[in-house]
Amino acid sequence: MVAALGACQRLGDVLSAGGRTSPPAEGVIMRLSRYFLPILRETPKEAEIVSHRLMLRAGMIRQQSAGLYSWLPLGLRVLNKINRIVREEQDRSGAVEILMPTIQSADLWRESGRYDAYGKEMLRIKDRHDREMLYGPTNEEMVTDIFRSYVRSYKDLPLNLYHIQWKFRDEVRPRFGLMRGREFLMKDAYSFDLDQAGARHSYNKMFVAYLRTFARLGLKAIPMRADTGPIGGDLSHEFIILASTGESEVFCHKDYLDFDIPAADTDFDSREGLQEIIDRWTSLYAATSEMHDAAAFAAVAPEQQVSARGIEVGHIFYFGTKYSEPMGATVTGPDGVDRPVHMGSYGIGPSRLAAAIIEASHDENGIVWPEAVAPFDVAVLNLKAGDSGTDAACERIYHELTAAGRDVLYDDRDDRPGAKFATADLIGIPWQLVVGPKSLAEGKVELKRRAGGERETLSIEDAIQRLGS
RNA sequence: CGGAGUGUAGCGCAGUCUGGUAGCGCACCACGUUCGGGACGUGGGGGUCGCAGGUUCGAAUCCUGCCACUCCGACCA
Repeated sequence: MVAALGACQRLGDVLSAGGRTSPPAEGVIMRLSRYFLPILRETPKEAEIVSHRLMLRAGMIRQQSAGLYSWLPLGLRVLNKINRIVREEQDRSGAVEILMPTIQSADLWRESGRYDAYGKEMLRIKDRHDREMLYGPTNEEMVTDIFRSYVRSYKDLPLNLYHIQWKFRDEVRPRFGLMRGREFLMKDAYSFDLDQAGARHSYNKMFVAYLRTFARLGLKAIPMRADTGPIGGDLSHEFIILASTGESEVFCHKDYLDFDIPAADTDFDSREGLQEIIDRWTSLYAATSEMHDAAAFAAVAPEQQVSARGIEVGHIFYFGTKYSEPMGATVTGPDGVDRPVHMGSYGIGPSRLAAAIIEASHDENGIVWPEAVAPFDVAVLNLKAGDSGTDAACERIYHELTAAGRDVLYDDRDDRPGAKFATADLIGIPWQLVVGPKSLAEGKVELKRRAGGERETLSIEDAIQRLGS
């Protein structure tokens, strides 16, 4: 019984879509010669945009079918690092993680009326009993069902439940690799409040959490007013990052690029404090082409206008009682009256983010990962694998950096230096530590920063000191 | 879903028009020489030519149907 329970817990770890980001077990060395990194020298012809090309070339993903991808080790590490940051910021804002299934019952969606309203993008399937099921494109109905089953009192509000789960939308035309796949990973959060004022506060919490999340991912994401549909109001924003290969046109005020990101110790319970942040972040012009107001944009000083292409990486939305009312998700207020809760939903696409980060950060040699999401922090390149001197130096560096908490990939392959440099550049590891027999004879190694290409020759001790702190 | 393309070895491609023993580069395996920016030589392994019919003595090649994938558009996290 105890053994079985242990097995379940381990299984749970595996299924939780991305806990582990390292370090490897004690004593294990991440040797490239024993790793699974199927890099491609040539670009598969189907890949048009740069993130898709580089993810395929760097051995991060493999397309299995139109819009469906396997995540290979390098890609999975990046995805897990993104997820970890997303989680930390969700948790910080007070949201609580759950995990709902990918397959849902059609009955639930009939309650909200969306089973018929949702088009062919919903993948509809039947189980062996001929019951109608679907692969969830989103989870408003299901989370509302969970909420109504347990929550009765306003005293249990506010509540924000989120999960990170695979979604499926049967796009007519999947394209751009992970940017627009059919299956994609999404962090979706759902807030529950007694009234609209409470819902706005919940919305603001997510707004701040998103600002922090994208900043930590190394991105400049600008919140842009989005269409709220039939609900109306001003409580919907898309978070857009600027990238020349972006899918849509966006327009905004230049100052947004230098706005301060809310601090880690921001008080999420302070309604006034959060509202001030949101007011500031929504004070200037910012819109996607759908919401673009040419006249309003023209009022911005020409030198402060930014007209560019952008990628949507997050979307937050208040939708009132759209689901709580038809589905009977009510709580009793302080006045003893039952009323439907006000809800909002908040999405971030980690799988799309992995691609979006590459769109925003690459050069002609390959990916340039921001340090926070890089699959490894340091690549140790042994230029003469098999040489007792370089082998020993590399292993020492590996162990000391790992002990200092860094993720290290050790290129111990019996290959020529050029191939190692090219591989390290392609997969975008932020720091390359080059250990060759020549400089090692003087006790030196070479440190190269991927982003700027700067190189520096320094002693092993200094290199470890530099990277380990 | 409209329009346009492509399916030949793991990847990139030639061969198809004009039917006659399936090729090239990279990758892979062996040996040797190399070794600070994707080495070179010699030898070797690997392909139901997307699938199914048809025409023909003979089909990667011609005909018919289907499937998959990609690009442009419409649509979308």
